[in-house]
Amino acid sequence: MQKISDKIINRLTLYHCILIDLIKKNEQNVTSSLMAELLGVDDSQVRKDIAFLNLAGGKGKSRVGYDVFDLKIAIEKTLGFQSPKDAFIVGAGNLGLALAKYDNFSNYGLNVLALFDNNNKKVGTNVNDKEVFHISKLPNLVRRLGAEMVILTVPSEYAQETVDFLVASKIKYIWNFSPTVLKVPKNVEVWNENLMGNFLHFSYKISGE
Amino acid sequence: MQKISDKIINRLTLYHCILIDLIKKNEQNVTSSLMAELLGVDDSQVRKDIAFLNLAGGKGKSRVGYDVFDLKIAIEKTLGFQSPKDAFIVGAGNLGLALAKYDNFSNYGLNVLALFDNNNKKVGTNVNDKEVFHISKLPNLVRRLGAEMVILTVPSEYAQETVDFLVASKIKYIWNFSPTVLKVPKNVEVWNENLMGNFLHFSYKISGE
DNA sequence: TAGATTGTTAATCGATTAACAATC
DNA sequence: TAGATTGTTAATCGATTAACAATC
Repeated sequence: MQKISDKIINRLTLYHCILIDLIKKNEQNVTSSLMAELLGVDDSQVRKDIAFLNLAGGKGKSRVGYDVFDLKIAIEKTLGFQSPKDAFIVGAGNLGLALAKYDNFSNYGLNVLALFDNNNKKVGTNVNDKEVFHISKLPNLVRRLGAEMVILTVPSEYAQETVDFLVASKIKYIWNFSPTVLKVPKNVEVWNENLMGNFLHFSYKISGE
Repeated sequence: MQKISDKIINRLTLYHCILIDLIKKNEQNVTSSLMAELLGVDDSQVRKDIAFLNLAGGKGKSRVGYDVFDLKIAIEKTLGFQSPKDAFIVGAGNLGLALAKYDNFSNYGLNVLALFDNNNKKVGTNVNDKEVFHISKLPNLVRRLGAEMVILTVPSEYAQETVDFLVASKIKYIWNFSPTVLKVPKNVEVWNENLMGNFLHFSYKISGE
């Protein structure tokens, strides 16, 4: 299968948001130019992006556009269900809880199995049908459930020591929400959610106006 | 001043992270090839990006590289976090609270003044010295404090109606954390924090290995 | 039919990489 | 000096936009 670039993946997720919105409004179809206008891109680019997908209903219809359900499912298939991943959230603070409630994840093949925290008051509680376990239970559950990914939402001052523990527990992929540069062995992948970087990006964009 | 593209801005924020790390380790200098390797880009591209900056010390030195402090400050100046921005957080759920606690923001010129919610149980509480107000108080506080930016963390089903209210209240910049594409007038800027898009980049990266 | 919309090719634009003289 | 590194130009690559025949 042809490799889809980061830029296209990004736009596909945005089309998906638009489609969810249209479905809520009981719309049946959507045109490339409508989505193009909402995202500020060219309409032929939208059609080109859609050409990467496998539309169950065949093709878009002239004078009508695309079936919103068909398009939504095609995006989910292309992006999300190729290799679904199980993950644990480590850190049941506000950010961890917010992400645990973020139902959208499962549409894209990310299954949050459970949360972990070192605070005994949180252990045993449930968030969105996911249980909070004590962090000491993590190695055991990694073995039992075979999850390899962690969404890391602990305070930054504990991030590195937590990561060392995760690495020792055979976690391979870390989606890091702490504003910290983590040190990990070569066989472990870290993806930094650089919120400040994203803000500065916005900040620069609006200051130029 | 020449407009700097999104891609370059993005890399500049990443160089900035690397520099903070190097300064912590008491390094004096950094070469383009070191940063290039850390970010997986070409070293000539790093040098080209740096050419957009205004280095106080003039230029990089052959055989030595760039002064880390000089480079860090030049990036900060170019990205403009000299001119701090005031913002409100709208939505005092888990994500809003998490961001209110995110002290790092103020280091980068983002001052969160207060939070807003429509839940009366939350009104009057304090988070990190910031008060939670009822959403109906927002127009008044916008006028009094002159804030123009909102960090939007309401559930996606309420995002659009909240945005309509914010627009009517003269908010100009919206940093949107809901997985929704918002409709706004031309004079309002939205920056989507597309978490799913970010996750899918990670997902693609690791599934290609 | 007339007109709106798709799918796709060709043209354009911008970003990345290669190369290398200048520098210290 | 010899060698490492910068700054910058030219070449390459990829992404976006324009254009338009085909369709319903």
